[in-house]
Amino acid sequence: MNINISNAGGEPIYLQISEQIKAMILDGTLKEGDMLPSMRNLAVELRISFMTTKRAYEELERDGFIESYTGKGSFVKAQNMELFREEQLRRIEGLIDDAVQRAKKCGVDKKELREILDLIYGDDING
Amino acid sequence: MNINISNAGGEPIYLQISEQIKAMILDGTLKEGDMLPSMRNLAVELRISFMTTKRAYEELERDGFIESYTGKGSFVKAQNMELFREEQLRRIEGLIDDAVQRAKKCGVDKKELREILDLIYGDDING
DNA sequence: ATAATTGTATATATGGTAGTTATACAATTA
DNA sequence: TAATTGTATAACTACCATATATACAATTAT
Repeated sequence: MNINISNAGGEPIYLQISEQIKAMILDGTLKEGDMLPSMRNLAVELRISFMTTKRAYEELERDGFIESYTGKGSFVKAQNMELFREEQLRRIEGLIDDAVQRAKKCGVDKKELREILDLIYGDDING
Repeated sequence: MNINISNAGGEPIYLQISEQIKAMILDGTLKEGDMLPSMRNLAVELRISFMTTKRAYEELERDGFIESYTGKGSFVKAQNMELFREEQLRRIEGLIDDAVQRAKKCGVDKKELREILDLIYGDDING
């Protein structure tokens, strides 16, 4: 499995792993039902503790990308793109909510927030 | 000086202090030129280290609400409401920028972001 | 059956960061 | 010149995230 981990940048190893696997799933390199390397094998390959690979797989499982079964292994789930998009939307909504609460506190109205949004998003076909 | 600090909730003491003083400045309880209690006196009153009151005052100074002078004391600055608003706007822009970057990554277009914004902001005279 | 392989669960360092504090220093005022 | 004010440096503590070791449970292969 082609995974590169780097100690520079301070990004946790388990996140580097889960993000790279997530990318492979999203771009089709890994497909539904594919078996992932076992936590222990991947750990040996990457020369890290297998508890760290487990942590990475837990992230992927939490986000609905894979499923793991004791004694069998870990497998790519059917990718529910709708679900994925919904999750992303929820995170975006959280950020916007923060911004809106802060805006309301200091009297920034909806119109102004819209202008900020348009400005930051930039030109867009759907603009 | 009427300041209440609570150990519940985990909010740092220095933030509880700076936020309460900030509120007093913004609602007019404290006016331009008013002298704040000395860091040491406030610390005794609140039964905390005066380094913590200093930390609180540093927050206020960093945000442009007060000024401190060695040997003299700390004083409320002329409140530049424009400046305050600008600073709040900058933080809001930061949050919206995060949301927009994430949105672009997963194909959420500007129109959809606008809808989210409108929904979260809710009904508004300027809507 | 039984050994090998796979994932799970609990406990334990380890490192960094945030909050708070103590203590020594500098400037102003009484 | 003593008292009061803010400043600067360092250290202590608590907490959290990361990574690890080790024992356990389920499945598969022999």
